[in-house]
Amino acid sequence: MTTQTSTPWLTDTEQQTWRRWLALNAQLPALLHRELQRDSELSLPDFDVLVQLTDDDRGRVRIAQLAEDLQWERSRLSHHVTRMARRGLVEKEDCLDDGRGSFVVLTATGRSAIEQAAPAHVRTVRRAFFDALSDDEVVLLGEMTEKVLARLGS
Amino acid sequence: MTTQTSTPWLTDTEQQTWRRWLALNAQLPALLHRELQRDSELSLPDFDVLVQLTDDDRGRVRIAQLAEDLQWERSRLSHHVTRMARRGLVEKEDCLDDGRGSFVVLTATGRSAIEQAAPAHVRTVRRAFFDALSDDEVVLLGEMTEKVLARLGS
DNA sequence: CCAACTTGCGTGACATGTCAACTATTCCCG
DNA sequence: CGGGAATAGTTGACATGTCACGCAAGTTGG
Repeated sequence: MTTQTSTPWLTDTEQQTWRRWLALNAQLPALLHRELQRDSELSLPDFDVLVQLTDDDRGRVRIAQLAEDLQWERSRLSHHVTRMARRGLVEKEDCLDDGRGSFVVLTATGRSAIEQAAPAHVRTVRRAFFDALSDDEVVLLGEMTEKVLARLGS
Repeated sequence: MTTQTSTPWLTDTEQQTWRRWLALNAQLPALLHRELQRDSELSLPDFDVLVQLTDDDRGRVRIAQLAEDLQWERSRLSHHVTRMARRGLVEKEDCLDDGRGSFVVLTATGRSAIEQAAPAHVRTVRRAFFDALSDDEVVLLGEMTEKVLARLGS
């Protein structure tokens, strides 16, 4: 445990950055979730699903594609879509090209729900996150996250 | 939806940074969790609890304090500690000063588990995160996260 | 063709997290 | 003191996420 070669521990600076990163990663989503729930019937995962659906012109995305976009496990998405369908936010629709496949489709209710919720949500993101950073910092942060993400891909 | 005043949407740069931030926040913990599980019997939450306990000299922390440190809900911690106790990683101990309170105490098994798991975990953090960033960037990132965290506090 | 394999998705059992209510102490203040 | 409010922690019902498996439809090589 005392050999440095076998356990390359973090420097003080790294440790501090790492702890803050973790803290932020816990607190920021928690805040977004609370505020969403407070003024809409949506959870943060609900919101994420709906965002992906509204990204498509017809509000209609294949399950596998959606899972890929969200980086969710298939079964998680399957369960979640089932629950959202029960609440009328989305519907499932068979895929004609591929008998196995199916689409998740945004309903009018779902579209209305996200259109109602989005403005306040964006305001929260701005207030809690971007307002704390300068324009330069936002750019830098974008570059850093990109580099780390690229590394994760391999 | 077309009025800019009512919905202050994000700029392209902000949106890109935000999406990457979200992606990273999903993928990085997922990776850490997978690798932890692969070569230790610990989950990421288990690990986080054990880290807090090893931070204390006697490996002995009050439940409320632990919840505060981890930024967890009390009941979550209570459930989790119960499960960890069942696996022999920790024990509960009554607090003499305050009849209501109790301590979570690290067992020999728990200490051994985290000592075994930590080196590989740190290596993963370094490889996946810090190796992608320069020293300057690490410092900058620390400053940014600090500013955002400070904002969340209010 | 057709048997083996792959792919897209669902399901059920279980692990984990949340919320509201509860018990048992301790605190505070008349 | 004594009684109400606050605090520490637990509990149970429920929501959510994971894992292993199943099944049906598609694909591929002989």
